[in-house]
Amino acid sequence: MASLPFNIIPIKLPSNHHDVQARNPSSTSYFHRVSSLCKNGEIREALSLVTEMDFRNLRIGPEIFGEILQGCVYERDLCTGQQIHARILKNGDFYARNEYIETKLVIFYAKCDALEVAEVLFSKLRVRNVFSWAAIIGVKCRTGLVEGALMGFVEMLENGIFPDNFVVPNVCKACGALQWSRFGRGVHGYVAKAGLHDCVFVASSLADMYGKCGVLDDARKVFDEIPERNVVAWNALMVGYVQNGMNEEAIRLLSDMRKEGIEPTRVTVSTCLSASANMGGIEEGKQSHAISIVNGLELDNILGTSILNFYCKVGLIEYAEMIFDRMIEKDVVTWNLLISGYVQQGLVEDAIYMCQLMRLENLKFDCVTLSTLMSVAARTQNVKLGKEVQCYCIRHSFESDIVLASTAVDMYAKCGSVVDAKKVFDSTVQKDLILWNTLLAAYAESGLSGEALRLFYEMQLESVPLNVITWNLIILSLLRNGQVNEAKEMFLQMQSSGIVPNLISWTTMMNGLVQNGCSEEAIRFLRKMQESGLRPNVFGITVALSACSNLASLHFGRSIHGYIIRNQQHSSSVLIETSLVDMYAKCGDINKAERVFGSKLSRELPLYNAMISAYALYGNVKEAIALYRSLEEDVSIKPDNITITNVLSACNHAGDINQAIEIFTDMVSKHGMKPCLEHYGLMVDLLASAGETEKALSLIEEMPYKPDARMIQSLVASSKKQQHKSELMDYLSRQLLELEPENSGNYVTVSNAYAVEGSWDEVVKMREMMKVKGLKKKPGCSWIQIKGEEEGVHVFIANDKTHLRNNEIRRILALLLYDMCSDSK
DNA sequence: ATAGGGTTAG
Repeated sequence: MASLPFNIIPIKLPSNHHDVQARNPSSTSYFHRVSSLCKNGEIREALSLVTEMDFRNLRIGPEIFGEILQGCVYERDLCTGQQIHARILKNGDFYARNEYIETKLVIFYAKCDALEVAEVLFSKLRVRNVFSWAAIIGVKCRTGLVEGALMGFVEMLENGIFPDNFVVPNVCKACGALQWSRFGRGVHGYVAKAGLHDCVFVASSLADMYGKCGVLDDARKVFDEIPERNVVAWNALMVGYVQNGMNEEAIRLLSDMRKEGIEPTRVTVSTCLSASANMGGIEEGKQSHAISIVNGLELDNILGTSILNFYCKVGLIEYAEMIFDRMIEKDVVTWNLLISGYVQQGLVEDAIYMCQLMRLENLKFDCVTLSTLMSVAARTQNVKLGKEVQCYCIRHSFESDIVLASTAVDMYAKCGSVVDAKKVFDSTVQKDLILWNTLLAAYAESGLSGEALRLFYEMQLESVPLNVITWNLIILSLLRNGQVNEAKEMFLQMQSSGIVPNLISWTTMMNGLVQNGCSEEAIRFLRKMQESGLRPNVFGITVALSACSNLASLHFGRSIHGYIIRNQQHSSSVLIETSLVDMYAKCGDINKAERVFGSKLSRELPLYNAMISAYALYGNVKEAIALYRSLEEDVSIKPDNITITNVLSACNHAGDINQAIEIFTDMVSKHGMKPCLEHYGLMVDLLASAGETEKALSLIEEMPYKPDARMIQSLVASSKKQQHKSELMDYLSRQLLELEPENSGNYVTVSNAYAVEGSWDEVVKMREMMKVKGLKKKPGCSWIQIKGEEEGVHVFIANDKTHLRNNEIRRILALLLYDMCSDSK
């Protein structure tokens, strides 16, 4: 200690000297006390100290206000901060025009997300330093004005202020949000130049930015070069992987980081859970759940909902329920997740019950709850529920919610009320593309191509930008209405308007062509689609295979089978295996159908059904029944209506009445099934063709359905057996067409029957009659022209959805082709 | 006596 220029007589301090000091403290000690109170978040106490200073006439300098403002920043206490701001203004320019205080105020308002005030104060600053710039860029980022944040960054550089490692993370975040990878790359360049790349904050936000922009290679590169990676860096990369569908990589990252001894956080576990949910990885998700328990991570709302979301997505609804019950703070999100989990599992009743419970807990439905409920109404075709939801929306001012408007349009469309769908559409003031497309989808699904086209032109008049979905829907509407040429024209127009057809576009065209009897063209479209670099999905392949069946083209069928084998991703799909069995059978190669069926270890019902149907086609009743019996012995599979239809039609083709009766009675007694109209129809057919007209009649009387035209046709046929064939056909056709003169399907049936007879004049006559009557062929019911190998063999067949008569035609055709196949061997 | 930052669920 330096010696003093004079002597001080040491005085004895009183025992309560601390109190004395408290009663007579200096400005400095006040400053320290204010400072420490503020750091502990006790701002009101700090404020009362300032009042005390005022009483004592002590000088209250700007640094005191600075400290308290800093406390308000920590606490995000807007109200107290505003009071301080007022005092500063009252104290005059010495305080209010102090650079430190001015900057601090900008930071304070920015931190409290009061963007407008912060901007006004910022604009009045005489000196803008790196701190105020960082505050402004930060608040713009947080409030979603990301473009503004980037503008700020640029302006800051232009003004010669160099962004530091506190500014860059926000700039990266803005680039990521906008997916401006090129801007981001520029920032990366600045980081390298400014030597900020070693900062873990900067590096992990760069990795995050690249991840958000979908440039995962660069995200990885940045991540790998971080000298000391913390858990946030790992999390950022992991999130990037998950957001780009690279779920496996994300899971691998979890084990890598654990190997390096980095403890996962709630963010880590949450991210892994969504990766697991996305890839349907039950084990991975359960592991993540276990890690959260082992690491003692607090089951907060976010982690809880992640776990809940995972169990809902993978269909483990009981686990989801357990998590839900154990969560303490349940918010709307929690409830929404479980509710939509129920809906995904088809547990509609539970979903509705949960909604009621949610209301009892005094939680309000939000737009997610309401759109889930609306989709329940659509799925169950429950207009009453849909209307209730819509009323709730109106009462709670959700009318302007564009997402809900779209789900309401969809709901009415699915419930068959296009008019109400249009009403919702019209009443929505601000229409977006999704809303337009939803109404367009309603028209397209019902084949209302006229309405669809009108809407399509209206969209162009209102300059709504059309996307690929719009074009796909307009094409679908045309195809559903049988306007093949118009659809092809639209397909070309779409491309010339600069929209590249996607997988759905091609598949829609292919399916529509097949449905409208243009199978050859459908195959050509498949080829063109592959040339454009797209691979067909499971549905596309089944469509292509049904085209082969319609064309009876073993050649095309085999080449598609080859494609399936080469692209192994589809080879295990039951849908495709089923289509393959069906295709080989219909193309005349029952042996190959059997081989495809036999090569599968796990057999599922559709596959059995297809094989039984194939046997039926060939009249191989023994094999069909044997397969049916072996299915009955397998406890894991239960026959369905289609199985019974297929076995019965096998009996039908073989005229095996006893077997048919046995199966018919078994289905009720053994399996507790209820025969459908089609089953009765087959039985009537069998009885009638065996000359048992009386029995057939009594079966019709005892069945719980109205008889259809076909049953009458069978009965008529059985009683007119002796007549000349063509006379019979004339008779039948009159009967059939008189019974349901407006049913276009009947015309197809009759015309196909004539086709089998080879009476081409009659086929043409039928078509003309339809034209005169203004009847249109229904979707899914069509003539398909088959060109046989022999000259002059033209057979018209219709597809499965029309009448059973088609199977008979198919059978003849299949046998014909089978003979041809055997000949060529 | 003086300032601030990145990641997560529907």
